[in-house]
Amino acid sequence: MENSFTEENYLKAIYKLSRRTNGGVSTNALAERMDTKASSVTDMLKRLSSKKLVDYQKYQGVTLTDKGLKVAVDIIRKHRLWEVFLVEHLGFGEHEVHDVAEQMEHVSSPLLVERLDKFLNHPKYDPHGGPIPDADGKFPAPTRVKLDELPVGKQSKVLGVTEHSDSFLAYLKKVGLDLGQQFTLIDRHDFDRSVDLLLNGEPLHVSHEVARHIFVSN
Amino acid sequence: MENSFTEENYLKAIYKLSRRTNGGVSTNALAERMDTKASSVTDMLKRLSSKKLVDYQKYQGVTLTDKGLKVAVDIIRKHRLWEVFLVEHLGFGEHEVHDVAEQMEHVSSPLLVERLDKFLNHPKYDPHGGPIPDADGKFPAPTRVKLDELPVGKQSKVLGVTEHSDSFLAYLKKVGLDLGQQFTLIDRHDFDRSVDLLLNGEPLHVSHEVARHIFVSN
DNA sequence: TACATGATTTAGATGAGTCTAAAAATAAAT
DNA sequence: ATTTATTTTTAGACTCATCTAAATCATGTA
Repeated sequence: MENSFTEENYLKAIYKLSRRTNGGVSTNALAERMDTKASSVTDMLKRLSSKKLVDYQKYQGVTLTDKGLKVAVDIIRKHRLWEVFLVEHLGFGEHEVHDVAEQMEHVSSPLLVERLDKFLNHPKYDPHGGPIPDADGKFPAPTRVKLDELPVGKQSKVLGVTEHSDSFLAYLKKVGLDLGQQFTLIDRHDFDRSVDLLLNGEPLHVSHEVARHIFVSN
Repeated sequence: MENSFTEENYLKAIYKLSRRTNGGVSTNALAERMDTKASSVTDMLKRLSSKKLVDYQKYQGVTLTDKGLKVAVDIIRKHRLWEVFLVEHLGFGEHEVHDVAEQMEHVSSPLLVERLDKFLNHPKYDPHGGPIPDADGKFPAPTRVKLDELPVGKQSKVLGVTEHSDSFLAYLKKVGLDLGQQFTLIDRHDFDRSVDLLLNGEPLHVSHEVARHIFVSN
């Protein structure tokens, strides 16, 4: 009945990759994400499949079952709640928390999670802006999202940033990505995850490095 | 360089058993404590020995090396700090925290531990009265200890209890173990860990179940 | 001192998670 | 529609942590 840390990490990775892919996740994509070999992934997918956590047909990629989705979302909930705790109560910097939360997310105690959530005042977003699902696995109404996660074709507007260096802000100003600026996401290039926007009728190319630091509406 | 959870738990168990034994820990004692088989213990001791975490000669029991001691004490530090957090900030009851802390103690991040310690105001005792070692592995000056952990021969006095039921307090009153009462620990019986005290010149036999709920000076 | 008893260790297996190397299936290109 | 390239899976092996069963050591007692 228990899932190992490794299994949980695979489920989380499948969840995150399928967000973007919108469909099945390939063995190779998973291998890269998990920093392991494709053959190891195949082995694990068989195991997860036998535990009914994923739907897996060989050569056809993998998707989460309802059961697997529940586990993945719960891990994400725990990860993000711990990040809030680390930043708001222990004085960690935004960028120091990920690795620690990566460990804490596997602590298994429903009571702990609910009490932590209450202690933190039921936060809706983590320090990076990631939405925190509630105890039932429901995400907050998707009002904001990172530009690098916005679906292609969406019309949207700039809500904020997660990088506050002068050079970054100056760059945004220069290309016209000011707060409140409306735009449409025309295309995303898989090889470097850069995006093409249409902004005041003008095309604009934005690198992934920039896109991932911009919150936009959804 | 990394120790698995299992290795950490063995080190902790060796540490705790050697507190009482005052010397080497036997394979069987360890097997019982770890709820596993003696053969598994032997395997693990070989591994820990090859990592220089324990001194182990076959058939001769095991002791921690300085390196192993450091690891064990650090685990205990983390365990107890998390217990303080759970009780004082998340509203856990004294008796609900152990299993959760058992998991949290393995989260590995020196920065986290130091910030947690600071957040909690450098507590010296956990909710059960267990002393919390500092970052250098030093325990607070041993002013209090559970009666079941007091060395044989010690003169001491009652400082408090961790069990507050009426029946327990009534029992203490009846046998004369009031707050501040002085006594000497005459003997400890290994088979049931009960102890014999000398109190106002009168002998008193106290069961382990009672002794483990009484704080005494040291 | 030799024997019986209990504690401990070895030998051999198993399951989880991983790897490399090789085979098989799919997708792309001519 | 073949061939080529890419992706994915199998086969076999390794480590960690565990087990059972059998062998070995240590010790107390006769």
